[in-house]
Amino acid sequence: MQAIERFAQYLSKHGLKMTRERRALIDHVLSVRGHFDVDDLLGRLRKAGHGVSRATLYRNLPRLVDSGLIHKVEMARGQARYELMLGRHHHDHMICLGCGTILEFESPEVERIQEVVCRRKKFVMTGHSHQIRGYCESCASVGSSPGSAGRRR
Amino acid sequence: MQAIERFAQYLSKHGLKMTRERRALIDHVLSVRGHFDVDDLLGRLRKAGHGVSRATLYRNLPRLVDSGLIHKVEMARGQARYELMLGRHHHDHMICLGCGTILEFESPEVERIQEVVCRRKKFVMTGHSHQIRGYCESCASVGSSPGSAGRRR
DNA sequence: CGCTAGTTGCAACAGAGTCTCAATTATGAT
DNA sequence: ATCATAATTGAGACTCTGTTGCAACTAGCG
Ligand SMILES: [Mn+2]
Ligand SMILES: [Mn+2]
Ligand SMILES: [Zn+2]
Ligand SMILES: [Zn+2]
Repeated sequence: MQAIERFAQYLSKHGLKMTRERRALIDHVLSVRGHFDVDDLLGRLRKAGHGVSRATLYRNLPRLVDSGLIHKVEMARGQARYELMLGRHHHDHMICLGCGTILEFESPEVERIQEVVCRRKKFVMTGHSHQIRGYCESCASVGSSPGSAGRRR
Repeated sequence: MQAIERFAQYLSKHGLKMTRERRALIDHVLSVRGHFDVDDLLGRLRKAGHGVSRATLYRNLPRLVDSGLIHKVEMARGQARYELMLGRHHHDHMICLGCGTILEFESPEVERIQEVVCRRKKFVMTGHSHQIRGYCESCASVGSSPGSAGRRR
């Protein structure tokens, strides 16, 4: 539960309050594994009897991101997903166009090259977003025209 | 004007027709330099007296992408931009959060690493999207809290 | 306990893109 | 040149994400 502590600290440090809703939010975020989107989360909260509004979610997720507890993953077409970052470190994603599966990858080398590129262009990097699109092993093997496997995304 | 030829070929190869609207579209796309979004393009077309509807633009830009004439650049928050790829090769982008400037970078090394990562995960890559966010030289120098330069994006 | 700034829910709104449908048109065949 | 037909178009309704204004609430401090 030190994550909750951490968020509490973040809040007070910014003059924000630990409300019932934020508590519910963080509770649920901590219990999700994998990548989730706002509606996933809303569903979970509703199901658990916590009436948190969509607006409140949208207002607070950036806070969780800012506090470092979760990361935002920008998918194509403006879809956003989030994931818990407790103890994990930065990585990027491969997204299957067939079934929506998300694989993760990590490359210190790419990260380093980004730094170099930025230095060269005198650009101050604050973040980046790097996704590989394509087909996962099972979707690729089904047939090169991504036909049948899994739910489409 | 061989670009138009190329697109014509693409069309007939796919059982599609070379309409007045598509001709206007491609004409204007060829004349833009830099990165443009759908409304830019719509504006240009309107100003030139070509009444091409938004729907038609949205329906045809993917065709131009598919034919290889232009590339789509997915910005954050669902904003899409396009750019002519005539004779250029693939590159990725750095986007200034202060003024919206887009810088380009190119890294064969990153491209190679992507291949390796995909091979390792047996993922068949069809594309990728890689943006670095931050502040360009002039925005960064204005002050670390990105205050004053240029139009915000 | 009581104040006050921060928070919430709701519903209206905004931006980007998709879809339906009737009317139009490009193109291959006669 | 004329026809038949499938593709295309414009308009507007619609969807999906996310944002915002506002009145009612509430956490947190004294
Ligand atoms: Mn991840
Ligand atoms: Mn570019
Ligand atoms: Zn898959
Ligand atoms: Zn800038």
